[in-house]
Amino acid sequence: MSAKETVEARKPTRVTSEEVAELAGVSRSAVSRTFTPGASVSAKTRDKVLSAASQLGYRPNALARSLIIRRTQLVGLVMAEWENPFYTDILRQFSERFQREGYQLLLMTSVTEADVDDAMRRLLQYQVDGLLVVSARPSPALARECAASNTPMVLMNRHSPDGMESSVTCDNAQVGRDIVQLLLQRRYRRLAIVRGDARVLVGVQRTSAMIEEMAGADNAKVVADVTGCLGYQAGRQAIADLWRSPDPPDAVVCSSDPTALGVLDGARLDLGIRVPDELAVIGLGDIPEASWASYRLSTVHLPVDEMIDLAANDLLKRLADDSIEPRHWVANARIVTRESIRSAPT
Amino acid sequence: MSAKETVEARKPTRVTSEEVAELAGVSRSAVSRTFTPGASVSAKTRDKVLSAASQLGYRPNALARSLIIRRTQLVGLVMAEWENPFYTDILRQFSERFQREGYQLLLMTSVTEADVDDAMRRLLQYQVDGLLVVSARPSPALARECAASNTPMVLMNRHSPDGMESSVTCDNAQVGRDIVQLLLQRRYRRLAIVRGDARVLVGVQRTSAMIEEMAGADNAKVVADVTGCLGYQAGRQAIADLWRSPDPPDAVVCSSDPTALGVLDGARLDLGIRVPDELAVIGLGDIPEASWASYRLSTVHLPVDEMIDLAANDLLKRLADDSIEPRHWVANARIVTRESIRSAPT
DNA sequence: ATGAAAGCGCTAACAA
DNA sequence: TTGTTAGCGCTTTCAT
Repeated sequence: MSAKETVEARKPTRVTSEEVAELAGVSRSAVSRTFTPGASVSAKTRDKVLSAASQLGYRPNALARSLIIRRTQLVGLVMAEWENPFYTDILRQFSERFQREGYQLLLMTSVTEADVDDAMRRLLQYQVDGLLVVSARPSPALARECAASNTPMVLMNRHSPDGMESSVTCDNAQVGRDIVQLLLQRRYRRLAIVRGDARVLVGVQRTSAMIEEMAGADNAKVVADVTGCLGYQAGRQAIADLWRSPDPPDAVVCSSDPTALGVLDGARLDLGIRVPDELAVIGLGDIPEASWASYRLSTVHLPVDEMIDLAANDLLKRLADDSIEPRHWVANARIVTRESIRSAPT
Repeated sequence: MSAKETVEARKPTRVTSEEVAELAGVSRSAVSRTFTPGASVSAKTRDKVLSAASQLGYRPNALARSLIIRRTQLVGLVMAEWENPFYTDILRQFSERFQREGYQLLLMTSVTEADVDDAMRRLLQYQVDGLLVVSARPSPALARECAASNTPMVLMNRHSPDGMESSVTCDNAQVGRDIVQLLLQRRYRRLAIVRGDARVLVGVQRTSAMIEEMAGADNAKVVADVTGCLGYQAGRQAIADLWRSPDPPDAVVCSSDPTALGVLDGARLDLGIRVPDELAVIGLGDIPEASWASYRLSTVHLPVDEMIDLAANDLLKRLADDSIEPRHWVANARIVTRESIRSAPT
């Protein structure tokens, strides 16, 4: 009898309903029933089971349970764009909401949009009841598989053309048109657009809308459409380049607030440009910093909370009733005007 | 034969290994083996299985598998303090790292430290292989249960006195002492401490260390220890109050960068205080904004990346080998001096 | 290398 | 209300 023998015992098998049943002097079904809300058990049996359970430290195995009832109470969340300043809210709010409704979030990161499919496949192996995909879209083939296996899915920040998934976006084109109208009204005429990855759909939509809207105005033009420019440092550099160009802008519209704040600091502190007299700056997102005393940035307030609500509600509904069809939701953004643009002419 | 009958079919049962086996003309064991890395299958069988599988769109059920092999490849992450500006990095980096190592993160939010136990219990029902707890600590009873069931756990930002869990913290007291020495050397003498919740351990440690260190200096004193003050707006208000007080500070040390930036804006823009001549401001965190041209804030750079690495490595090691004992890790923070304090006297 | 059989921990008919 | 029985989809001895 050497001490070695005990080393064998690695993962001590957690306590099962069998053991609880035995200690309580009842059947496994009785144990199962006491832990199933709304099942019929007599108060006496329930008490016996409960005391035996707490005595042994019993905790029902959710995996075994899910195998039977064919529901995991698991929702997969694929996060593609961690640069998005809102992923943080998105994550927190989804987490709190679904938790409150009795679901757990299974989190997957996908660095590029390409490995979204991989991430989703991994989630599907864990039999998630539903899927939340932020700033990305699965391949049509995978989307079809999900639809076929009746796994509801909602896309955030992406539209689903085939309508097999629900999706939540905001009205980017309208925002683009509104910004242009605002700038024209405030007597700005030479617009520079500064955005990140040229392929990001929301950027494309907003940009086209702005270009189109400018085309309809007199003496006004888009002097630059800079892509690949995202974040504070990039913005600060971008305004330096733009200001030196043959056709400098009198208004810069950025695809993110940090970029816009960089433009603002670059303009005022590095180049001595007077904002908003010589230059207007507009951001996107309305992050807290935008309203700080040093900046007072005009920007687009995205309806993040509303989008999250729309997405969560849609998924929860379809989780509860799979006869509900997926649909497309659009939330409304709104422009917040602060001191980085001139006030309205009287 | 009414159309009604088909409505019955709700969750279409996903394809099982049984069906794959049948189509491939082999046994279920063969299917299982082709999907188990390192199992012995002939190339011929493997091919038959693989083609049948892709034909049917077969995906092994991770739940059923976990039930047998007693490993889920699931790691539970409990996030208690979403105010922490780093939870964002923490989440992303943990997610990427564990994903790379073949684990999935099961995310749980706990609003208060009180429901950490609830969150953990829910995670345990899903048979997570390990636990990551950020800015919170489970009750001793629950910690004991985890230890007993051999579920490794690591605490971030909290120390585990009983040593049943691993923990990762940074040397808060040392940072406090360093800050005081720096301020004294730069000829500041009247220190105000501004922090959030008075009960947060790291704040307590740093504050005591600062008070103690100040006590050992001549003509120097702590003029205020403001608690319940967190974030930009709170900071901006706090400096207004402090400046009006009978004993105004010449240096303010904040428990977060946003707070410090609020103090900075309040001091310079609202009150016309000259920084750093009349007032020094020091933050905590070294968020990107701290280095922006409008602020140039001196702050404490927390070793977030290092802490994340320490935590992830510890957990992964203990996941792979449960004979490894939990331990306590300490990472080193460092002060970043920018223009919000005077330069060193010559 | 392969298949048959046993079972992981649980729930859901079905009888009693 | 209760226990008995039959699986959920998978892996794993154990023979062959």
